[in-house]
Amino acid sequence: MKELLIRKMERRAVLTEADKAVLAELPLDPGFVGAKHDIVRQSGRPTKSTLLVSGMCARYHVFADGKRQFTQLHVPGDFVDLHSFLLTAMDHGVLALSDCEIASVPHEAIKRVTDTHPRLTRALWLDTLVDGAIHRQWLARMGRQSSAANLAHLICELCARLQFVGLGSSAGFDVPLRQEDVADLLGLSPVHVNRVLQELRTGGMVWWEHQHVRILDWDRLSAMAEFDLTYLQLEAHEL
Amino acid sequence: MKELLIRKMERRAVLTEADKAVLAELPLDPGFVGAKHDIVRQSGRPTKSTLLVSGMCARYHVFADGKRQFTQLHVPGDFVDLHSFLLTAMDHGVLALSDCEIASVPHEAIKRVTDTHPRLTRALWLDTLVDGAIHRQWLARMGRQSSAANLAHLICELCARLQFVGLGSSAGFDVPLRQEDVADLLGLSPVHVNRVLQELRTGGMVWWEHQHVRILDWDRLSAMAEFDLTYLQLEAHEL
DNA sequence: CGAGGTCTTGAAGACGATCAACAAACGTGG
DNA sequence: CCACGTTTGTTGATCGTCTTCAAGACCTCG
Repeated sequence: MKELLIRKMERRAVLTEADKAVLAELPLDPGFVGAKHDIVRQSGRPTKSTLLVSGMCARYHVFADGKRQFTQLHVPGDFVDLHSFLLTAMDHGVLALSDCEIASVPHEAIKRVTDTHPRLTRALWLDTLVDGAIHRQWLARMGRQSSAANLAHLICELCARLQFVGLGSSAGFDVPLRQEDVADLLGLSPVHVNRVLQELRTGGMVWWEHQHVRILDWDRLSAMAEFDLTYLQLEAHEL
Repeated sequence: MKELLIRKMERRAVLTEADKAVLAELPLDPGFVGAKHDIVRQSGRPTKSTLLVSGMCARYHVFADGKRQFTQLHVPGDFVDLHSFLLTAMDHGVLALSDCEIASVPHEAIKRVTDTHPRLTRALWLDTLVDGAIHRQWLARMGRQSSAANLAHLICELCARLQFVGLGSSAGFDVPLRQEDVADLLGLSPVHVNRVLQELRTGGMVWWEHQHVRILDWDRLSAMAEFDLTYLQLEAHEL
């Protein structure tokens, strides 16, 4: 669990041994949330932030008419609500898409780190900035790209992010998403997701079945998605 | 210019006199960018961040087929690319929508602040987190709400954010956006924006003409937008 | 006065939503 | 081990929203 956190932070930021020691001493309170249960309630005021250890979860908004939209998908190693450390009012919920192991870190502990370790602070900050970059990518796409291109892009992004944390390979990956969940991610209807998925299948690009995605033709898939992974910031930088 | 920065930061975070003194000593290199020119080039690697002093600008993505989508709108007082301080590769450009006065802050200066002033660091971090919250709001809306509701929401958000920095009132505000720009903000065609705007007009909610938005019925407008301004984080917090 | 930019209007068509029915997969308890 | 209900995926038909294309009105500025 501690190793997961350190490994994840280290992949984006160059850390000293001292930094890593501080991370290792962060109080991590382990927990478990069953599939389809809330990890964070919409409109709560959390006093701790949550690290996703295993499983997958998503941030969501619900509107007055009951419509739901996911605004972000989280894979193991992600700090799913690090922003609640400074953004005191939660403006969205976080839902466990599969059974999830989590680890909670009290906000005071994070505050203590930020008071004393500037480089680590920047590394944590960077983590939330990458979230923002992903948001922008999705915003641009939802506004201007076809549903097929967006579905292809979702698959490419998931593939890249899962590989980044050592899950799955370029040949494929496991993912606990139903077509209805994909619909809420892309802002489509479940029926339409089903049809677009068939397009990608018959096009020989992707085979998504049961909870597994098999990538048949990465080149054509990433081309139709206009996928460019710089926005994911997958290299370690000197902060 | 310095006052603008301090006033802006202070409205979200409780700062000490020492903090404010540090802000006042930040090197601000003044500049000017004419309407329709880039403030930041897509895919550059900036070594400084830009504070918008007057005017309005927008972050944008351009796709291979030439389609453009704005992912964020900036009003005076906003740090338009503070994230470039840690996110070394720019994944989008920033376009001046009107003539803009700006002030550049070298990344080294920001780094020095983050090395020595934890509270200020958190205040800056918070600023980028609010950007993220706005992104999520838009993402959710673009996925699940009607174009009319989204246009209404854009107007509500602009009204709130402009008032926050002392521009405009609840009766209306000035804004240098053509209908084509609104289209790129909402992911619609200019023609459709025109028609939805007429709906809001004939519905007696908003009168948007030339570069001025007159709000005729805030209650109905914000109701149809489901506008809830908590995500804008307009109160000062102890960080 | 003419030219370019912006707004407005109409008509046709594409994309995706909705509704409804059915099929397949899964887990549970009898 | 089968019967059953529930959940998820699949298909077809219809409908609405928004896009595209094209033309014309209006405005501002040289």
